[in-house]
Amino acid sequence: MKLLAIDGNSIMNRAFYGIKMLSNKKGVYTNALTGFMNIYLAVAGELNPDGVAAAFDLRAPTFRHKAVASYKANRHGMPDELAQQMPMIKELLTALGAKVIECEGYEADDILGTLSKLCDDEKGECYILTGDRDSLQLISDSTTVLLHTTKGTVKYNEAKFTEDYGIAPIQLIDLKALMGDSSDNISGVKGIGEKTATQLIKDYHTVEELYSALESGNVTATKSVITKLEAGKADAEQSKWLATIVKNAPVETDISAYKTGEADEEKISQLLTNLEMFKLLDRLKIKPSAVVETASETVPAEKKEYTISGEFSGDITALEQATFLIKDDVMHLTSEGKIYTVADKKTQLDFLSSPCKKYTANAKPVYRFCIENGTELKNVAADADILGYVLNTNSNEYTTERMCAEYGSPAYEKLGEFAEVAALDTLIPTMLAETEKQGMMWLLNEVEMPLTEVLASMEHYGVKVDSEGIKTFGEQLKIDMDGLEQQIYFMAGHEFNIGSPKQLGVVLFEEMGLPTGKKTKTGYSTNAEVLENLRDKHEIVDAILQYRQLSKLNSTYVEGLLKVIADDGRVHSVFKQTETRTGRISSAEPNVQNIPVRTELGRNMRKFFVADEGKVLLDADYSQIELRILSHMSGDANMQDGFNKGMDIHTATAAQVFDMPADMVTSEMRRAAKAVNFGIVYGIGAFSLSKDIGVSVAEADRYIKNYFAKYPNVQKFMETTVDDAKEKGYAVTMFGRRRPIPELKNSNKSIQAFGKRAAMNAPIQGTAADIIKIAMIKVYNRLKAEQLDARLILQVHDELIIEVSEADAERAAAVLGEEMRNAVKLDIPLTADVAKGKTWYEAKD
DNA sequence: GTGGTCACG
DNA sequence: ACGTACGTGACCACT
Repeated sequence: MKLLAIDGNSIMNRAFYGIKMLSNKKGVYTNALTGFMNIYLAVAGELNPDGVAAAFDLRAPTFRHKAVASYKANRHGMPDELAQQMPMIKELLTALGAKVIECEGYEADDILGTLSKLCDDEKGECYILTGDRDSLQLISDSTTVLLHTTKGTVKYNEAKFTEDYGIAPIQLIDLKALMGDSSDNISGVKGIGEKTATQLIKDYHTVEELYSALESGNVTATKSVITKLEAGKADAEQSKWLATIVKNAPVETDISAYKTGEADEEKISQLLTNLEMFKLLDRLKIKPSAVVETASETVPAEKKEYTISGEFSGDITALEQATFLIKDDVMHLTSEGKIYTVADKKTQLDFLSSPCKKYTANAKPVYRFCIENGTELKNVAADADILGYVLNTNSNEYTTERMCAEYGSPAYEKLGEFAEVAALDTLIPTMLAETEKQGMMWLLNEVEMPLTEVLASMEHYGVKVDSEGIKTFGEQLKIDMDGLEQQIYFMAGHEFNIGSPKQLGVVLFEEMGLPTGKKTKTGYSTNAEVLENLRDKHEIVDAILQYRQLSKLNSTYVEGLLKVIADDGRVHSVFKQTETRTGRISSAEPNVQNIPVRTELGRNMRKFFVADEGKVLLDADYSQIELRILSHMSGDANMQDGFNKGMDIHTATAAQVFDMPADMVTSEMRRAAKAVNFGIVYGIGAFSLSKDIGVSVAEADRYIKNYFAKYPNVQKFMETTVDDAKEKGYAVTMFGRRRPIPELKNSNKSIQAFGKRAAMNAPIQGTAADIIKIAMIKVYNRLKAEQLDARLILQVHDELIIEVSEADAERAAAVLGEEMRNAVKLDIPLTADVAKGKTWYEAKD
């Protein structure tokens, strides 16, 4: 019998603190569960035990059976987020066929000790999985400890223990009796530390032998040690008693009772589905459960029967409604309870361009497929990916399987390869109903759904880049980098990898002795902010900063961009519609939303984003859209007044905060006011503001107070926004988009503070995202309706870029400006200025 | 795979 | 006592 005995509390603790906070959309924490199962599955997989027993403390904080009142004083109660997960892990382990053991009055340790003894007596093998070194005293011929630490799991048998500690495992008790253990409130002998204690135990083996030697005057040690030992005899004895793990807990003594039982798959499936732990389900090879407990929150799907009907025959354009999916060039389609295969490309395209009302998942590639084949995807009424995103922007993946589990759609696995399209067909109406219930139909139908086509078109056309220009620019960067590199090596006195923060830290702070700034988890921080402060301390700092800038430009932009140029000489970025928490679009491969602009050197990159021959680029960006939104949503008359008068908002704010006429505002004051405006949008703190503008925290705090005094409705808005989000669990934009913020319910103060800032920011950033999306759709539709030779090609959050033939440039520019300004009607005007140029660089003014 | 750094709005 | 402004993506070094 090979028994795996787990210290449940210890492993849960390790898991909890080892993995960042994870919580599902109901705000239930699952990080310790995830971590525990990762550790457990790895160990059990390797060990392949016959039985598994998990021991838990019955209560936390624990009352020891041998407790004297003071011993539990130092034990912190565990945080709520962890405590919540304890019953769940027990339930899960039980369902997996493991034994969960708890004994009134005994700690998990003691249960493990008892199991270890049981294996000794009954000729079993015991493997103790724990994160706590205390248990090492249990090591014996038949007991091995698997010690889990941040570095991995280490297997401790007698040999390994003696190698590491130089004593026998059982002597660990004597060692602790002398040196104590603050985490367990074991005092030990006052004044005796690890070194002395280890030597004494090596020489005298046990506490008892040590003291009898002491009495007969046979101890060789310094006088002070002998005095301390004499004074601490009672402490040593009591400490030894406390350090000893007992082996007589009242647990089942028939070893065969611990054999692993049958796993209850249905129970596991139900549990993990509710916890939204789909990765784990997958690892256990168990299907998600169809029924979700929160049925009251979702509308139950109707049961549907599907029959597999082979290759589609007949007139596919005559279908009125259908759900389809394309995988590996094959389309599966279901309509009126029948599932068909459509292998022929022409038939697929006929269907896609027909007026049939369509449901699908991930329509964007299908739009692109149609464009590439000279047709148009028509009448997509719902897209499961988009629905999943609208219903929960916090999720990382919107697979059909996962959403079926989440929104309670039945009949997934029965139909083999046709399953997914059938699942989608029942899933989508459920998700639509939920969207309706949450008041997001307008957002879905008027914003997100039509946007997919716009993004597909932008991806399809892409933007032309001047690869020769980029290469030449890169050559120059490399020459400059080589020069800087030599200078840096010379000043440092040797070569090293400048790109390694670790090596750089050693050179700057240890070898050259420069004062250290902030620290990171792993060492010295060498970021730009720290280096900036060291600029006048040594010439090398400036060289490093310059080197960093060039290196970034070269690797990320020059080399990165060259890698992704397609055969048509253009880059086709992927615009992701279901990525961000706030509703923004993101861009990747390449990211066209972070092309340099703030420094002149970097800005040069934009000269290589060019219009095709005979065409020009039009660029328009919203001015201060987030602050305008804030003034609208908060209804703050004072702030709106500034916008209505067409004032520069930062100057207007400075005039308010510093209480003077606008024409008296200095550039320094405007700079400070600008920082405050930004800070407000991000959920301000005096500390960060002070750092940003270089004033004292008290001064920064005064600015903020003054700001809120002048814009009282802004303050009210922020407060009610946070309160609402706390109550409802999510923040909302003007157009009803929700962002769940489970952090607001966290008991950790800094996580909660983060939740508050996110709650203040999400409605503003999210509304801005909604508005530009609306503008994009309007611009796209008008360019099309007016048959202009113009294409929307890029979006950078508050900026749109069009490529247009020179002949149509004037009209397209008018369309772009008008549609952006009139995308929505607010209490204050939206402004957007259009500029024109052959390159992106020229088209920005 | 993670952390540090830095590019953008 | 602790951390310290919102949202992204790419690259490098290092484990």
